[in-house]
Amino acid sequence: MRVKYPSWNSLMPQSALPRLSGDCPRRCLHCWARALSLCAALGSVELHDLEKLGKETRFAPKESLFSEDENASKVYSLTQGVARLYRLLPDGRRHIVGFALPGDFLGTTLSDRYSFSADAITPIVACRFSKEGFSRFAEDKPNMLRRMNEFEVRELHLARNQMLLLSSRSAEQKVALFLIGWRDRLARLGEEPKTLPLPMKRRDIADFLGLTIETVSRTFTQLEREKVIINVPKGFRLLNLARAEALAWT
Amino acid sequence: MRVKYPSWNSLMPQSALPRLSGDCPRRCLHCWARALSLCAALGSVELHDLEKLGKETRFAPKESLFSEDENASKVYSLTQGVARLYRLLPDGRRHIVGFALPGDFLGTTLSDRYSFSADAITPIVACRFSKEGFSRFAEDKPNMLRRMNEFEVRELHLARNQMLLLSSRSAEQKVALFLIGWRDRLARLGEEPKTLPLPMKRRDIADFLGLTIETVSRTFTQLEREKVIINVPKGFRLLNLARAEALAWT
DNA sequence: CGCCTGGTTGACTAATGTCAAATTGGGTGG
DNA sequence: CCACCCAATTTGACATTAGTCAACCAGGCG
Repeated sequence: MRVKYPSWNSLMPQSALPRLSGDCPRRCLHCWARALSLCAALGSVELHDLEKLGKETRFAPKESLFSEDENASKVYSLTQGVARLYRLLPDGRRHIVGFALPGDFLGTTLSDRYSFSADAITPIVACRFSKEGFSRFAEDKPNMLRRMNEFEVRELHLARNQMLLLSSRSAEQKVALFLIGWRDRLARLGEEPKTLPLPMKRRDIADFLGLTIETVSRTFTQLEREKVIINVPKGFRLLNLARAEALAWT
Repeated sequence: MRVKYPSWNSLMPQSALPRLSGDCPRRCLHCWARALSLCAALGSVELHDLEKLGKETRFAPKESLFSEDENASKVYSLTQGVARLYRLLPDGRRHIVGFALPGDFLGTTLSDRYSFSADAITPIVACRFSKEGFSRFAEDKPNMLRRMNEFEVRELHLARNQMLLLSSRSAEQKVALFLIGWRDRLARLGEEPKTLPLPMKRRDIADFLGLTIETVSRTFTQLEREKVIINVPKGFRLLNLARAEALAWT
């Protein structure tokens, strides 16, 4: 018998979204991720204006959205899929800054270069804007600027939680915190699946948590032995949430 | 013979600033930290309006500006001194989120609670605003909102650098990165002293770097043995910057 | 069927945390 | 000005944890 496991296709329904091209005027109005994205700040007139500036773009897994050394000329609003954001270090290591989910806005920079690279983990759909056009659109719209602020503050909050995670003592704590944080982010998207899908590889998790793949792997099996989680294809099921949270904070 | 070492008093001249009370209309115009702070976005009329909303507040070392569990009713623009920003963990550990310097803006939150606690390391001068009043002031001013955005993006950048630091392998690397990062932040304030003042305690540094005080101490002495730094009262002198940067990135 | 990638496991090593004691330095009061 | 005290820091010995290197296993695909 064949069990159906949740997949990223079901979680972020690529098939449910008709492949609309730029000439359809109602594209944004029906956008799956609108309520989650920056665009939620806009009225329908503004939305229509913004729509004309953007172009729906798709990326296959492993394809690059942009990379750290490039000139930062585009910004992206993710509508479907999961991306990994990372920096490569001089010594060859890779640090994963975070994972981007639908609704996330990518490409705001301090300088004229991106501050990290981004590439697709799952298939991705994103609205692409020229940075300049987007800035001009937003610059005199307080509602948009406030929304952008809100997004930055949320990102900052995530980043600080991650700092906390990285400075925590044990590998078990890091992994537990990671699972809980990931679950919470998915919950924000309106998904609270019984089984937590993990589309990223062990390597990504390791580089995100500041551990090695071996330690991540060992920790997962340890949590499994302790009956906190159970491994299913492409993810985990949280068996004992209370215990996971206890581990995360002790 | 008595050597004069740089002190926080010289770096952020408390004495140079007359103690002005709220009734002096020119307070903000002559603010030492204006160019660094959010207020730099404002014209003189707006500046005057904002001035009326704020109140200059002073804090002695160890005094608390606000704490994590409080209702977030105030925001602060730091004009002098150094503050430590931290979160206390359920298990009693303390995580230092960062150090705030003149120009930094504190108190933006996602929820109605502060997301960390803040207290003074050196004597502090800050402009205090009610969060509500400040929000009303800013909400329809695109220049102010853009400036706030810029600040958040910069904070985010700092936070991500810190994430990178925390996930780096060796204690030596962390300490070197910390020293360089601190030097760069002071340089932004227009100070590039030969001797790097460190007003915070070893404990603060340890909690910031995710190390123990013992390891921080050992690492400092190791760097000293390697002639990279030399300990002076209240700080360090960078003897070999190139080597420090090499350590930081390898 | 066998290769290739991703994941797991094991044995050993290196680094940091822990606990405890010694040392330094600044501030206070005589 | 000096002696003393307390807090901060440094140092040492040892334990614990994660990293390293290497082998093995499992699933997907040509």
